Amino acid sequence: MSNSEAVLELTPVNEAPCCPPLTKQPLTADQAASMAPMLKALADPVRLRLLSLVAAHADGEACVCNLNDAFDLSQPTISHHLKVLHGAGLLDREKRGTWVYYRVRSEALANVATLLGGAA
Amino acid sequence: MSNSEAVLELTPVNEAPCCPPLTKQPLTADQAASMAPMLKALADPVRLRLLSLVAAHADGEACVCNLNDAFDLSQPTISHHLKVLHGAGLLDREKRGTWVYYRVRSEALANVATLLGGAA
DNA sequence: CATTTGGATCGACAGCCGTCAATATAGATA
DNA sequence: TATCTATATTGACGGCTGTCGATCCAAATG
Repeated sequence: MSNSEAVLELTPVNEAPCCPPLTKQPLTADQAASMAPMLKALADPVRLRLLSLVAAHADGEACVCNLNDAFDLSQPTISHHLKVLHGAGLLDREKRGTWVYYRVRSEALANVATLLGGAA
Repeated sequence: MSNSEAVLELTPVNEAPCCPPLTKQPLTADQAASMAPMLKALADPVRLRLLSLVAAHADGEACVCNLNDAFDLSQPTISHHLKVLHGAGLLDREKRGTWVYYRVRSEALANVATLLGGAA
């Protein structure tokens, strides 16, 4: 399994600007289907806090080691939630030396906000 | 922002403005717990479309009879999704005569957008 | 009253989700 | 090489969720 390389990242994930505010005109089934997974990733209190911790962290990035301590959850559980956020395109992941750093993909977040909020 | 839009409101329902943008400072566990249910309600393609259909409808309200036809789902399923949106505080429900009308609770939606988006 | 109609509720089922302990992997260090 | 440390993966478990058919309720109408 070890793909001796490249395990390091290049997250693709659909980055369509997608979707005007949902109050403007009815979403198509496709638009809804493309946005729901991102909202699903956000729809958990632990993941909301994780995202917030990363976003509000100095330099806009945070090491997993910093994140684990903020919760009363096991390390695998935090790792799982980070994977979900990463998979949804909301977090970027970078390994530097021993540690792994996450960073908020702010365009993705802004996309969701626009969908719900109207303005930006 | 302490002014209230009071004219429209009589409903209790904890409507805390809640939560500055999550990019500004780390959410507390309580803040995250209070926002997650709303995001959970939004995190489904059918519910996203339902909300959008209601919001984009003339007069800002829509009758269930209009909504059922937009989906290939059973009437109980649509009813269930509307209940979820209503329970999350995203839709208002009003029965007039034979029909039931739903209306978007735009402050609730704006709250979520602010949480994610930063600006308003 | 009985009938019809719009909508909600109930009960069941399959699939997904959050969590954990155990284990694996990759770097760094000795 | 062996070993420690930081994260990720695996496998399992209970609980939640989306969907349906069947049923119930309430309002309108005969």
